[in-house]
Amino acid sequence: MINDDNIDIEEYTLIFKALAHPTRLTIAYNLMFKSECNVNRMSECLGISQPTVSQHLLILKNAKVLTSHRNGNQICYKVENPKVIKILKQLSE
Amino acid sequence: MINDDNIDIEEYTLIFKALAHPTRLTIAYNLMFKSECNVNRMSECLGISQPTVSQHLLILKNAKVLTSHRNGNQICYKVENPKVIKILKQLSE
DNA sequence: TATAAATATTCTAATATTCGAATATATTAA
DNA sequence: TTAATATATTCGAATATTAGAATATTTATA
Repeated sequence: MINDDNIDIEEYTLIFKALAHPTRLTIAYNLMFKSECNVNRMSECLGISQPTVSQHLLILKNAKVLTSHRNGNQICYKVENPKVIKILKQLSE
Repeated sequence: MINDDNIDIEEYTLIFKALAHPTRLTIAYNLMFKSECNVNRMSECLGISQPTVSQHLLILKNAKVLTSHRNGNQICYKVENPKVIKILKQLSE
């Protein structure tokens, strides 16, 4: 087996690591199909504390799975990375 | 955000967890495009001890990322899971 | 059967991840 | 400016992951 790096293993490892948790995969998957951005609502719907959700969101941001921007009082999280979008799309096809 | 489980979060979490390691992602990705099945060669090429490679292969098998069958003296590992194939294909497209 | 080759398992120390409690920061509105 | 709301950060205990050394198992062949 030859490890010819025609893909960026480290980059995808980071992405998969970010998606490799039920809470984070749920967040990312749902953000793909709904334009939801309220951290507190995520916290309520997932039944997980707000600080914990924020930590998961940070991991997703660091892996470039999510982007964020402030919208008034709230932070809006989105899936914009085309590599991530391609992966997440496969899950329901 | 509503968590309408139209995908199996646990199943994909397991898959992503398996792929979320540089060694395992390299193995899975390469097995997609080459029909390589020799554990010792993987060990040599990756520069990782054979027991460690075997442990990674077990994780990949448990996540149903890889299948295996004996071929004489050796064990042949393959990517056959269509869900995994769809995901891995996206990485180089 | 005995030996070699290929692969798997067990064990353990080092490191990483996970969660929520407590707290901090940032923004909006009174 | 103050209070309320939304989000982020820090910390520590519990748990999980990682790697390789040592060993075991399985198969092929002499």
